[in-house]
Amino acid sequence: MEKQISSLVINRLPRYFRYLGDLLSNGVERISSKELSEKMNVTASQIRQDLNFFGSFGQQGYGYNVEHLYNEIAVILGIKNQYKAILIGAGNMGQALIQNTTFEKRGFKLIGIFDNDPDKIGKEIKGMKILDANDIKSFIKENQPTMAIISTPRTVVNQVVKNLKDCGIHAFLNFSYAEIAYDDDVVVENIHLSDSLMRLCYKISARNEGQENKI
Amino acid sequence: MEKQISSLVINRLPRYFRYLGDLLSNGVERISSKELSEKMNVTASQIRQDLNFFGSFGQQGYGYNVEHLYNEIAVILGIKNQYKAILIGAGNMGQALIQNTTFEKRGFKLIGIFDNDPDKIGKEIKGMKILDANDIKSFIKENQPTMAIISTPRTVVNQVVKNLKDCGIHAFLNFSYAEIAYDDDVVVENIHLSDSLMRLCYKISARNEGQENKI
DNA sequence: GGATTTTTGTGAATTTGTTATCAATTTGGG
DNA sequence: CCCAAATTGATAACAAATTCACAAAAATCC
Repeated sequence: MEKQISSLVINRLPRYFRYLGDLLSNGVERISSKELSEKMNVTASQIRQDLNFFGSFGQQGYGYNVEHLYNEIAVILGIKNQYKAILIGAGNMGQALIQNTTFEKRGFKLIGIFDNDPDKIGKEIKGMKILDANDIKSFIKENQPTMAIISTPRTVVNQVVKNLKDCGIHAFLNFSYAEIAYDDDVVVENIHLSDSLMRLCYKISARNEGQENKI
Repeated sequence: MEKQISSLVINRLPRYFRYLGDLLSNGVERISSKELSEKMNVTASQIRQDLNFFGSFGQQGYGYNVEHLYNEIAVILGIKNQYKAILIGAGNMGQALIQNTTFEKRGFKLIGIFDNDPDKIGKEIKGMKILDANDIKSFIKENQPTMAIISTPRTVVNQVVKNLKDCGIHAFLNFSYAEIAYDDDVVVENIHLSDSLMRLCYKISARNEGQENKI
């Protein structure tokens, strides 16, 4: 049985990848785990450990070739894929995401946008017409998307997700306030703005207390 | 010296908090760590441990009073504060965030929006005029915001952040593609869409491999 | 081309985080 | 009002993640 890769490692890889991309654009050819670790605010050891889950990409005395490592991480993450995605709920957040230039470079291709607001249906975003949410089922049958971006009001999230699961979708990018109940058959990535705000709020508050103590 | 609280705990609290809020709206009065753990997909032990970092909020044989626990977590996270925030970069993403209804309920109050695009300056969002990015410095001096939401193009992030730091801002909600270099004096919370997409992509790819092996 | 420096990959040590256990306490039913 | 069931909080056991340490290999310098 294969060694299970920790999600903590998977969380860090995209950061490394982004930075390597920057280096690549700047024409940097090689980098050591030490240099990389300084930029990433982790230890050099950790970077080496993280990478060694997947293979040996460096060379003693030299470090890592930026382009090679960049490509290897791309393979690990699978972002050369173009998984078909649909957006459910064409509100501010959903629209902002799909306008984001990285969207199509990070493993996905948007093939449909759905909403149930008659004022929105028929309008165009990024050259794509917003479709009626009632037609999702037939659309999925015909176009076989892999992933759905959930960007609906919290009240309908669970019903929407249930319907999508029934249609065979098992990957979700959840932008909604609600938690998606998952079993092992489904993969979910959450972006909870609300949680991020609370965490930041905690950090500010904790920092302030620290400051007071320092006086 | 006080025991340092792990960031993993802080990451989980907002989830508990959101769910407790739902329970509260539904008139649920009490909940046990066991019930809560089933909804949150963690162990009951972990919930009790997480909470016991901060105090004893439950009662043997009874469980936790939903309203009490909700309020205690609100205090821990500090979201009763109304830290003043400014938005730098009024693009899709930044606008979507501040339109989000939870924004003003999670510890922050937006007091200014800045952009350097002449077409945007002067326009209104949420009853607030978009201001000229050149006036940030004097605005900060006058209004003393605590936090800045960074939603600018990646190319200018580091310069923008440096300037804001020089003006005394030490809390950032980073929506940009770039990494913000931080020292101990600054608190940062990142929302990297690009990373979330890559993580989801990995999970889908890993799941598919698992499926193949199962045949 | 040999000596010195750099740097990886790996196994072991350490630290951190999670889960299990259980005494103490409260609830709730008869 | 007593007994069984439920449930916390604390501590102990266990598991996972991170850091350390170093041999082996490559690069660089003179």
